[in-house]
Amino acid sequence: MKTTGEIIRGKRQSKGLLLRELAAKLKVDSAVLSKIERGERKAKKEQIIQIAEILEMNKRELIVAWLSDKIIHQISDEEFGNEALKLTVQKVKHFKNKKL
Amino acid sequence: MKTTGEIIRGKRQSKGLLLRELAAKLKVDSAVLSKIERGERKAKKEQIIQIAEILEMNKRELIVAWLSDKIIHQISDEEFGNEALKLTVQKVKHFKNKKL
DNA sequence: TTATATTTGACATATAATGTCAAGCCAAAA
DNA sequence: TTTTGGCTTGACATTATATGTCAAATATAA
Repeated sequence: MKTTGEIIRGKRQSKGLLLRELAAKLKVDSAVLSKIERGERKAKKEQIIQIAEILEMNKRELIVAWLSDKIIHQISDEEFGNEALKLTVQKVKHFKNKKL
Repeated sequence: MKTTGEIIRGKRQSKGLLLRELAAKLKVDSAVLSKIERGERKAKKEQIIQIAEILEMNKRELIVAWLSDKIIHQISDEEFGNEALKLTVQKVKHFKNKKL
């Protein structure tokens, strides 16, 4: 089970792209992409979409991984993070059809 | 299944406290608390803890509800929010013992 | 050593969250 | 009907967090 950054780095390398080359396509400094790939920072959604396009990956999969990372980041240093996650799942089921 | 704001408002009223009285104890303007109770804004964690203490509620329960609201806010307007939530649950199970 | 790729940390800028204020709304008492 | 009390609303200010840039440090291979 890989982090979003690991997925990106793996795919970038398998495509033979340098970090700075991908960074240039995203119009950000290499430092930013370096940090994203190593999980030190989160990418913006637009960047995730661009990365998926550039690296020809499944867009949905990458977005899901990225969103999940964001959720984890939000609960990871919370004492009751697990409970909150469970409650959230229940709420989502309960309000399946309505907007939250 | 109530939102955090609804829980707070219900408890505050059952305690016979005015909105502005609770707001004063929290050291914020009534406008802020009004918005928190109606779900227009999120409270800060410290405020949630204070509210639980002032209203003599179960702290864990309120924090869990509040955290869950934050998660929902993060995924609610995301096309793949549900999938991300599911993936997150899996990840949490998988990395049960490690820090994320 | 030199060259190339990446990483690191300090700092700058942009975006989002939180707070304040004044005015408006509404229901009930006067 | 006017007034009062409690809450709400929206514009704006402040603060915190996220994102970006740069230059220097590191690492590795030629």
